[in-house]
Amino acid sequence: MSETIGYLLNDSARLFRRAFNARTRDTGITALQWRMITYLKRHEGIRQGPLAELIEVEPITLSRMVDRLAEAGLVERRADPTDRRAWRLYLTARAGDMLGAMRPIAEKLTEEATEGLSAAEVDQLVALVEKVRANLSRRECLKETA
Amino acid sequence: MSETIGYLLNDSARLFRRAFNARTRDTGITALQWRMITYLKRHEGIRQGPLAELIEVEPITLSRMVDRLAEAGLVERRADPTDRRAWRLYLTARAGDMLGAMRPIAEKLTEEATEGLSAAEVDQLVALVEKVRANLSRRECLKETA
DNA sequence: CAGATATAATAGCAATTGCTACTATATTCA
DNA sequence: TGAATATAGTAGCAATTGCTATTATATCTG
Repeated sequence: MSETIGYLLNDSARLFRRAFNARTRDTGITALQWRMITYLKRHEGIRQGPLAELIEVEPITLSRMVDRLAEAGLVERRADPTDRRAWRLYLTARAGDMLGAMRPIAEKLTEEATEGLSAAEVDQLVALVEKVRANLSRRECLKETA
Repeated sequence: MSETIGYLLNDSARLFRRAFNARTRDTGITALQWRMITYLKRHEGIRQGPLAELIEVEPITLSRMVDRLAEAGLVERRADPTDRRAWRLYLTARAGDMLGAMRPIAEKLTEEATEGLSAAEVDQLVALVEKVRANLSRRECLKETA
């Protein structure tokens, strides 16, 4: 968050989001909703609490986001078979279609972002960022489901 | 925003923010305010519009954030000498003190995040992320002031 | 098992955010 | 120059967010 890596990572991630949002603005989905959907894609069956943690909003906020996205037919709440207090979240087929349509956009953006880097450099970048991520998430004892 | 770099960068940046926020929660400053202050530190004299762009909020939202932070004595609006419609933003001495106090926290966090990486790897990581950032910001023709 | 405590999610209300319209100033160009 | 257009920032109102308390269920302890 000072000079250094933290700042750099945040800044690059922001530019990524910005470029991505610019290309998906006409979907009627907000940036935060996209964020939620992409995380949900990677963690299908996750509960609301952990997903709220992932996208950095309060549980009650996520609860309402799910209300709206469920109403829009993109997300589905299913009862947790092992805990009757909890919901498990799933993307609908419609959300899958949307994500599919986004795929080429994401791929093109990735290409642009890594322009001028060799394949080896890209691999190295991924490996290094993954290490950083592992370092940070280890200490945080963040429990993700599924 | 799909598999790949974009997702990884966002995810790591999020963990960074999370860890940082956990350590600064008692300052009474929100995460978004921190974000604004750290960007402002790097762009002193910036106008409201471009800063809003940087922290990804609408201009009116930034306007109100500045209202509150100015009232809290952390940020100062000075008239732009060349454009009477615009304000230029500066951090106060008090904000400088706060940032100073955060420095060790940020440094320690950076160390933890790069644990297990050699100095050379850290350099390489920085260099590669900087390239990505340059790629992304070039295309976006983002004009920053000062 | 029963009571105490913890956890997942949600409701009410106050604060924050953003869409739209608006004011003030700057720039463009006929 | 001066009218037309663009830009920096702000106000009103509707929507979103989050703090605090609450309900329902789970887990822990004796």
